[in-house]
Amino acid sequence: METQEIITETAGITAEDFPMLKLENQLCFPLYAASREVIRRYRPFLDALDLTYTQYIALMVLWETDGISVKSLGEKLLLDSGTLTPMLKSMEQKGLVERKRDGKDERVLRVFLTEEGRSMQERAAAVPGKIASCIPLNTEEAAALYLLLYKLLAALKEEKD
Amino acid sequence: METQEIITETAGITAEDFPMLKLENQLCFPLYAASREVIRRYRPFLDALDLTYTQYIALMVLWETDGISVKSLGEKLLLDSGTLTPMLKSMEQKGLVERKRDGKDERVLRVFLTEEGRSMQERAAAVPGKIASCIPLNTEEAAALYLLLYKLLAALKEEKD
DNA sequence: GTTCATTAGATTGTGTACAATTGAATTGTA
DNA sequence: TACAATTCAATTGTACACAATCTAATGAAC
Repeated sequence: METQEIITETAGITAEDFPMLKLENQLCFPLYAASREVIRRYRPFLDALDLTYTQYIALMVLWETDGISVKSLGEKLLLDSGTLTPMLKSMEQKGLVERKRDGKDERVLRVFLTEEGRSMQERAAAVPGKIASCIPLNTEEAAALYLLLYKLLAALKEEKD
Repeated sequence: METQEIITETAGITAEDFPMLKLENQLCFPLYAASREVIRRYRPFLDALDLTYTQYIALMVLWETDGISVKSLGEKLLLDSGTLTPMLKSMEQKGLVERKRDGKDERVLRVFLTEEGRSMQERAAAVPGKIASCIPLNTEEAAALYLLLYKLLAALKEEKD
C-alpha cells in the first residue's frame, strides 16, 4: 500500500490520473464477477446431477428443441464448436444425448436427448427455485436487471452483422 | 423442431411443463452471455497490448495498489491462486510484473509492477472509452445496470461468511 | 458437370476458472 | 517452547472459452 504511493509518486503519476482505468469504474468487471458468482451458486445443485453449468444450459435448449444442430445450439448459447464439440461428446459419454449427422446434409450434426437426458428435466426442476432463493434481489430488481441484460445482449448481437 | 414435438408428445411432457427451465426465463444466462460478449469487445484492443481480459483487470488493481499480495488481489478479482498463479507467472514472463516473497511473512507473495507494467497504464488509457462507445446502453441504463450488479455482488459476497 | 467459394464441425493450442490437495511458514495455545 | 491448527501460494486435474486452422460436404457459377 505504502509501496504504491512511493512508486507512483516517483513516476509522477497516480491512479487518479486515469480514473477510467479503476476497477470500480468499469461496467464489465461487475458483469464478469457477478456472472461467475451466480454460476458458483449453481454448482452444488448441478454437482448433485453430475452436470456443469454449460451442460445445464445446453440441456435447457435441448428440452425445448430436441434434435437441434450444433450450429443452432451455438447461436442460442453464444458458444462455438470449439467449446460445444468436446462438451457434447462428454454429454454423449454420460448417456445424456446422442449425436447424429443430418441425413439431408452430412455437414450438420444434430443433438438428440436420450431417455436419461429427458428425465434429467424432472430432476433439474427444483434448481431454478433454489437459485432464485439465494439471489439477493427482489422481484423488481431482478426484472430490471433481466431487461437491461437482454437489451445489452440484443444490441451486442446485432453489432455482429 | 418437428422431431421435438413428436418426442415430447410421446413422453407426455413438453418444455411448457417446466417453464422455469426455459433458457429465456433464467437470470443467470443473460448475465453469463453478456459478460462474455462484452469481454469479446475488449479483445481487439487488448490484443494490441498483448493482454488478456484477466491480465487487464489484474493490472487495474496493480495500478491502484502496487505490491499487493496474491491473496488480496484474489479477493478483489474474486479469483483464487489456481487462476492467479499461472497468470501472474505469464505476466512476469512478459515483463509486466515481478513476484517477490514478503520478507516479513514468507508465505505471502507480493506482485510489483515493472516499468513496463506501469507504462502500460498510459497505453491502456483509451480502452475504457472505446468500450463505452460500443456498449449500446445510455448513461442511465448503464448506471442502473452498474448499481444492480454491485448490489448483487455485494450480497453474494456477504453470503460467503 | 467441374470448379470455386461457402458452410458446419472438428481439431489444436493457449489461457483461464475452480475444486481439491499439498507443502512451507506462521500463529495460537497449552 | 513444542505442536496442532491455520494461512498462503503452488500444484494437479477437469472443463470450459475461443482464435485459428483443417476437412468434408454442399452450393453456386460457369
